[in-house]
Amino acid sequence: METVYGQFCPVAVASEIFAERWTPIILRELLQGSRRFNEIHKGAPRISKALLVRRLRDLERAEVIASTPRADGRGREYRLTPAGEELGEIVLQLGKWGQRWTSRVERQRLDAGLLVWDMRRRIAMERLPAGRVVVRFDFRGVPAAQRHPKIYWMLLERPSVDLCVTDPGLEVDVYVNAELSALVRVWLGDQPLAHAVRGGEVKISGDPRLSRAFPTWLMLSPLAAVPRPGEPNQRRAA
Amino acid sequence: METVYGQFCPVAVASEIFAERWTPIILRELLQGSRRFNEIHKGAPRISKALLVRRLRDLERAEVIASTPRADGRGREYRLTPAGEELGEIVLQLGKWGQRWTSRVERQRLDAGLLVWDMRRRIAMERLPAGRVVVRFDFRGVPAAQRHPKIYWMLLERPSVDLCVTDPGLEVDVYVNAELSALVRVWLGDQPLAHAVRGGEVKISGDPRLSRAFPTWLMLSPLAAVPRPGEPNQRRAA
DNA sequence: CAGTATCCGATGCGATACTG
DNA sequence: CAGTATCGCATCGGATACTG
Repeated sequence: METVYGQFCPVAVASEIFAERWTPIILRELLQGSRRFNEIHKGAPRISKALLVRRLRDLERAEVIASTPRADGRGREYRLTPAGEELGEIVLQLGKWGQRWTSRVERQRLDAGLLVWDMRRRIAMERLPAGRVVVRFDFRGVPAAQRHPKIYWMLLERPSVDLCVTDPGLEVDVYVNAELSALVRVWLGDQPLAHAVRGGEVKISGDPRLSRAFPTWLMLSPLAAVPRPGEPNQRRAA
Repeated sequence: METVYGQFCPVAVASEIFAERWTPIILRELLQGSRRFNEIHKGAPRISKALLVRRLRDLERAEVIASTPRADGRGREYRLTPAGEELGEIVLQLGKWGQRWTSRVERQRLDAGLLVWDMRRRIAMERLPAGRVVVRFDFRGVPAAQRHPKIYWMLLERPSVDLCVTDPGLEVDVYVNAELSALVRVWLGDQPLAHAVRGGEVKISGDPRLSRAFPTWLMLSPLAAVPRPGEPNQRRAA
């Protein structure tokens, strides 16, 4: 390992591993349960594949992650080692810090694809009705610079959640029409969903029963409940 | 702020601030009480001044640190904001992680100058005798690549500790002759001082009474007491 | 002491294309 | 799907010199 800082201080040695470009993001993905290369890549789409490979190898040499070839022979499976799990706590703390002390909804950060990719992991399965529910998201206010899709289909069917960016040809049960920035604020706990609905920034329509139930399935970001600096008490967990 | 990751996720936003080259090291220095430009620089001698200035400005824009012009008109005084203090906890955690999961005494990391600069902050003032005590450090095993001095004088005189790299011309009370790697291991809690002395890696001589007392003045690194992975219980704080 | 200013070279990294 | 391989450039940052 090429030493960047030339210091024996444990902070310096740890920083050489952790404080590299994209590394905290990659760890975040692993922490949230991603195991496969392209799964990790979907959570960090702006990293080039070559660089992602390199970071994964670096983390493996540092014994923060370990990988094994998959049974089906297609690629490897990545997971955190015990050391990596402990680094994960730091990732979490960093997230809490970001939640408390930074603003996060500048236009350049808004990304509908990442939002639905995140939401997919935060569906309260046990509250879903039996059978399949199809939710279609239409985003307004997506930064023009982005070539990303503005429409996403989320297929909820216990015990899995699938995402599509092309029409799967299924009947849609719930339509969510949302100003992207508003739904991100809701997601991060900066604004109650009901508030955004009242203001017209988010509209939920379709099957009446399922539409009413939808907000109860969608848990918010795990960081939504982090108390902000001014707040005397913490909020209820989402 | 140019967004690197293009993500609204608080981990990403925080990483753009924290996970930059040298930034954790700079925060560590501020956390340990450095307030002035050159003081910070001494704790991170391999950073160029231009880059240090830039990082300090970046951190100030992120409201992690704040600076005010000094009363004497010479430069500014830097300190952590409340947000910065909370980031400091993450720096500490990162140090604990490094202490637990990394090895730190490869030759390229060994730096006598940084060691004495660190030790200076960890002298138990209240245990010092009245009057001035002069300790001279002679290091063996300093990596040849380094042009750094191998001899340091530490002037202990309540309530301050001064360092010299040139002979201050004072009578020396305590001589410490040490293999650099061994003293670093002692400093980081990897080896008891008594052990290194018995092994001949560290020799303490000079005034008998003061030499015997010296190890009781020198506290170890704040991270020395961090329990290692295998250990069932934590050690006593140093 | 605490910075600016300028230069210039390495390398980090994205873009793109290719592969078993 | 999970990578390799190659190219090319931008930017990061080190070195050096200068300043109030």
